[in-house]
Amino acid sequence: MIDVRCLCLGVLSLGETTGYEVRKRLKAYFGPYQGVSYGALYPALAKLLAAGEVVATGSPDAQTLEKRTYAITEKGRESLRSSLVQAKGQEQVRSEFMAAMFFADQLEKDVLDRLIDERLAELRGDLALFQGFRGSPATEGQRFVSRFGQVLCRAAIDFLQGEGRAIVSALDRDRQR
Amino acid sequence: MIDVRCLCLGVLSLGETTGYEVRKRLKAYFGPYQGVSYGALYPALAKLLAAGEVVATGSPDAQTLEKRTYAITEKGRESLRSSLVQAKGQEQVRSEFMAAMFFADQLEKDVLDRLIDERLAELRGDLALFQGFRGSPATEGQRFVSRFGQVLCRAAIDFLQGEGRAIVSALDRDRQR
DNA sequence: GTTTACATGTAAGCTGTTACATGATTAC
DNA sequence: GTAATCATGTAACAGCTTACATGTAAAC
Repeated sequence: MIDVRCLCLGVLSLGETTGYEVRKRLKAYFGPYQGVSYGALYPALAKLLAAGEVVATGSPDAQTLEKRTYAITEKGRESLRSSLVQAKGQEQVRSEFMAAMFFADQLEKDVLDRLIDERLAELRGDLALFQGFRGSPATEGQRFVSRFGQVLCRAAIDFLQGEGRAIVSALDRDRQR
Repeated sequence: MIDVRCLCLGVLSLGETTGYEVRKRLKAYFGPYQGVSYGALYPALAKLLAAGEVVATGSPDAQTLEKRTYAITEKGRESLRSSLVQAKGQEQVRSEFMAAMFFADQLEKDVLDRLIDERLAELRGDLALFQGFRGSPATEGQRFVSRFGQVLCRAAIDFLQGEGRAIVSALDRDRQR
């Protein structure tokens, strides 16, 4: 399974950095496809540290909140590899948007338009993000995710601007009668 | 927020049925975009029952595991509407596939091919599911989700079969040298 | 007759989010 | 000097999954 620990190892496999940066890079790399909160991140890093899969600068037992740099170890690389090999081609999606739109008939047109606008705004943000590291894809894997992300964002944007909006308008026209 | 409770109300707003059926319909309606386990479903229905948002056949306090039919109440419809209106156009995705592919450079070609094959199999299943209720879209909302789902599945399948596979092949060729 | 699908529910536990507490450094 | 961003971490809690326990009805 790909969990927070594994994602941290993945980011650190591309270079050592701070916990704060790990989260930022995760966002930059995967956009909407993976996200972590600090409440998940730091405990995960602590476990990795205890397991010897990463090492960190700074005193290991200090409570001083000093800045620490984490680096992956050989053991961590092995652990990452074994997680990646076991990964399944699965995806878990939880879409508020799809759920709400499914019940479109129970909602007013302005609510539906707002939902589509919000979704479009998110998608445009994601698209920009994926285009962002198009110029500097350090690895082929990064290029793959960047390209795939762009393709999916564009398909979604096109649908919502065209057919999606049209379905909503048609629904509203029907209701006027 | 669209949670399990809200999804149950949504399904029941289209007709009364059993808990078991609610889960099946959820899968049929949303495919990969929403999913619930029984461990989440039945407690949610129990809460809805306690809140008077649904009513059920069968004795309310029986431990006999008898078959029960749930139906939404007027209060439930109001609750559903207010949840839907508050919904945001957001999506939470957790993609094992994207995460693993991002680190493609650390994986062998056969692992990458297997990942793509698995993803394609899932996508084809999802596509069939969305096409499935194309013939009988009871509401415009259902049609919207069905059409959007088809568009996104097709875009993903096309990418993986073409450019996606090509990136992996190119990566492998580079490694041979 | 026996397997498969239908059907309801509980309990333990994992994972992650939200909110909080704290402080350093940089930019304006 | 002060606002924003960088930076680390904890604690309470929510939510869901997995596994379990139990039984019926239909199909073959």
